[in-house]
Amino acid sequence: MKISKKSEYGLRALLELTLAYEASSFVQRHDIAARQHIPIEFLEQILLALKRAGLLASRRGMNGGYRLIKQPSAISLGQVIRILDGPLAPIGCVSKTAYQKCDDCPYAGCPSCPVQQAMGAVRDAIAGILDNYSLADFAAGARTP
Amino acid sequence: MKISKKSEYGLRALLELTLAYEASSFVQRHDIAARQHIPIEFLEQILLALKRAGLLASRRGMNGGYRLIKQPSAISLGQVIRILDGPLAPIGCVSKTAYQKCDDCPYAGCPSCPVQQAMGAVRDAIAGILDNYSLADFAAGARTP
DNA sequence: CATTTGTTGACAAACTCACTTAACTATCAA
DNA sequence: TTGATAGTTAAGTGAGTTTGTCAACAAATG
Repeated sequence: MKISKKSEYGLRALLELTLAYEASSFVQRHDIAARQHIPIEFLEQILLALKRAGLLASRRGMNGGYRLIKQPSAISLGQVIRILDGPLAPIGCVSKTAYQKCDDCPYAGCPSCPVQQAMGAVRDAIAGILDNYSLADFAAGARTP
Repeated sequence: MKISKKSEYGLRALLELTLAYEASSFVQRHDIAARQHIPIEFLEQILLALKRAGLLASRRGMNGGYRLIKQPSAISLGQVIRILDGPLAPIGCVSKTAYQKCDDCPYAGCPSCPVQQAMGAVRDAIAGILDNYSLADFAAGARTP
């Protein structure tokens, strides 16, 4: 049930960008990497994925960097983790954003599958939290590192 | 946030053993594998882990097999998944059964770490469901495959 | 004893994770 | 235009995990 380092780094990077959102200034990958202790080349891939997903804008050249292009209150942790790690559901057959039929389960497709009942509840709980937890909430707790 | 095939197979195997619990008869790995479409050698490893964890007993020779040694209502899905997949927490620093300090996070150890706040809530939600969901509940939904 | 079954341990292909390298392209300042 | 800065992209890599297989052995049953 773990999330990947990719998602963890992504959230920590977005934390930096959220804190800089008011000033609407660009933050360079270099600074993010230094403040959050993230390997810079790996961070690039992450920022790029978030950019392609429409959460960030970037600018090259001097004073370039990355910037949020949505309000922090309009981005949920659920969105971010889905972008970087894929679906939240513990198993494909209960995913709402990326459903996949089980192939080998004797209950396949049957709504009374016990695995689906249990894991469906877990999925709803996870999504219920992460989809209602915005970057603004996320950054709110975070003063004085 | 996925669970492994190992856990999924483990739960499906325990489903079979739960259904046979009333009769207190031994179920052979062969039958479990056939009914649940689980590779038999892989299933063995799983049953063995569950046996070492004290959930199952086994008997050799004719009419041998595996059997639950606790009431299905006394075994939670959370226990099973922890045995087969490790801690439920999405990240080590919020695990209650296997806490691990983050090494590279700038908030390491600080209770106001935003990652800990968010992921702690997720952990509690997952554990709240899986630790209160017994094998008896699990099997209850499951008739007529 | 013969048969059935469980136990152990080694092994391995396939895949994923967590990065790294290196060659690009775009922007800005001088 | 030139050079420095900074983001973009594709590809590769080493370590580790997942998902199994295989073979030999040990124990119980009839």
